[in-house]
Amino acid sequence: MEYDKYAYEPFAVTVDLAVLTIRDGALQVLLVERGQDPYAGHWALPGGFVEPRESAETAARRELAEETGLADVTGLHLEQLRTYSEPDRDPRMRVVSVAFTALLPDAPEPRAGSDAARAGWLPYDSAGPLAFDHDTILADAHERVGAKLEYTCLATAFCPPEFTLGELQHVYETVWGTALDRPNFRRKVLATPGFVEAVPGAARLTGGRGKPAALYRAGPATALHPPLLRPSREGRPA
Amino acid sequence: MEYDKYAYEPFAVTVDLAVLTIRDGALQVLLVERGQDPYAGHWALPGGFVEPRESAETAARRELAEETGLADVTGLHLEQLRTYSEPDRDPRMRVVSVAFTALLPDAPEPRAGSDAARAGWLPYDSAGPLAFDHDTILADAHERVGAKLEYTCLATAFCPPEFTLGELQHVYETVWGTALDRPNFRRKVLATPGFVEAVPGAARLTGGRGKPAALYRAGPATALHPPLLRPSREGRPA
DNA sequence: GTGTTTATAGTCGATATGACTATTAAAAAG
DNA sequence: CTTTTTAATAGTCATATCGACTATAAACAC
Repeated sequence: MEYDKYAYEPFAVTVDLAVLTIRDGALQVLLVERGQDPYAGHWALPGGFVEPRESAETAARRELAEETGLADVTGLHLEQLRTYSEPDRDPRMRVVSVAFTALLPDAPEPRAGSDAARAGWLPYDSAGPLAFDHDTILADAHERVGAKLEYTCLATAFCPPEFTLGELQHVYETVWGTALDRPNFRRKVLATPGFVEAVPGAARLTGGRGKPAALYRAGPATALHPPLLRPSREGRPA
Repeated sequence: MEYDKYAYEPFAVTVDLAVLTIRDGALQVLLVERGQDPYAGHWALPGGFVEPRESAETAARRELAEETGLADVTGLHLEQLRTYSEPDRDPRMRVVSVAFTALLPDAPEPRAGSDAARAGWLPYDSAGPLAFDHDTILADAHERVGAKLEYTCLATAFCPPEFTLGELQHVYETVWGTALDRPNFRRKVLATPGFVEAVPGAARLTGGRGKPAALYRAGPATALHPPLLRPSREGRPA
């Protein structure tokens, strides 16, 4: 394309983050409360402007560090979701937003940034309605994560460095909202080379009732072949 | 996020299109030849600025119509790929580009637009090196389309309204670059409800050698359950 | 006719899956 | 300290699906 000076029109470019984690057995999302209009008092996804010399990915990781207060966000799963560009998605001005999805294993209490009244984790199911088009972004993020659990090893991104197969299964059940058969889930995960690897001699004795579970680490594999499909529901969106 | 006047920085926002089709038995991509620097004489993906009152999706569909010369692009498959925002991806100025993938069944000769020296279809394998980061965008589009063939009914987007199963199979083989077993492919497609539906009493007699093939139309299904997986190659990207 | 090409039908073993039952090891209840 | 409860793990079995085949059918070239 060519740069016709008559066609050039400046846009503001921002990033919005759908930061997901599993807390208290539920899927939760990091939200900030808006301090001013529009949508003052509403919850919104954290985000901010892309700075002149950074990419959207860099901006997203910077915002993620700022909003979660985590010192090290280098290892976290951060993935571009899609870009939202409806002309009136922000009533004040033309803003194009590149949305990202981030997955966290543990859930530190966020600190409120300078531009947000409050910040905190809210259960996904009771998160709406959010400011702007953030309900749509959040729903898209949920759908994307649910789909990627099927054919990638992404579920370990929700887990701490060492985890039990029960915890891993809980990730699937929480994101998909369905129960899975435990022996079958085990069989599938262990039959996939590189999905998880056993931590030698270790067993989780922490607090839980029942037989202690063996501990596993995330393996080197990234894809799941064949995939681990959600219990069939018809007409699933493409 | 808040609109701090010190943080606000204008960007140019464009769309880039990876328009794919199958011509002469090969995967081909619509390219335009740049008429001026930078990259004068290089091939590039078609694209252009997002106008002040349109979304990126609207801009992409407008550009698609302009570049292909097709009167009706409403039915064509157009899908957001991802957004490319590296600060120096365009040497002249800060440009954030929302990339789209479009799939065409037939391949009209494109007309050169006002801002391109030439436009035409080039085989995917001999398309590079392209201007800017368009090699990356094109490779991402190819990977995305290949992956979506596995678990969606997207392949029909490459086919005319009525097609044979051999033509449909050829779509898979061309995009994936692998041969498929014909009886097994038939069985899989016909066993998936809503993927294709037979055109009653019709058979393609056009020119081809061998037994005439039955004609099919795209069915109402969008997802493929279970998926039609590529012949296994290890370490497929997520 | 013969041979070639492509479409279509069907077979068979290997593998994966869904729905189960059984056993084991720990904590909690009594 | 024995029983109950809870959760992890092992294993079974029928079915569905897949990959690799073979076989037949319908067109054209010669």
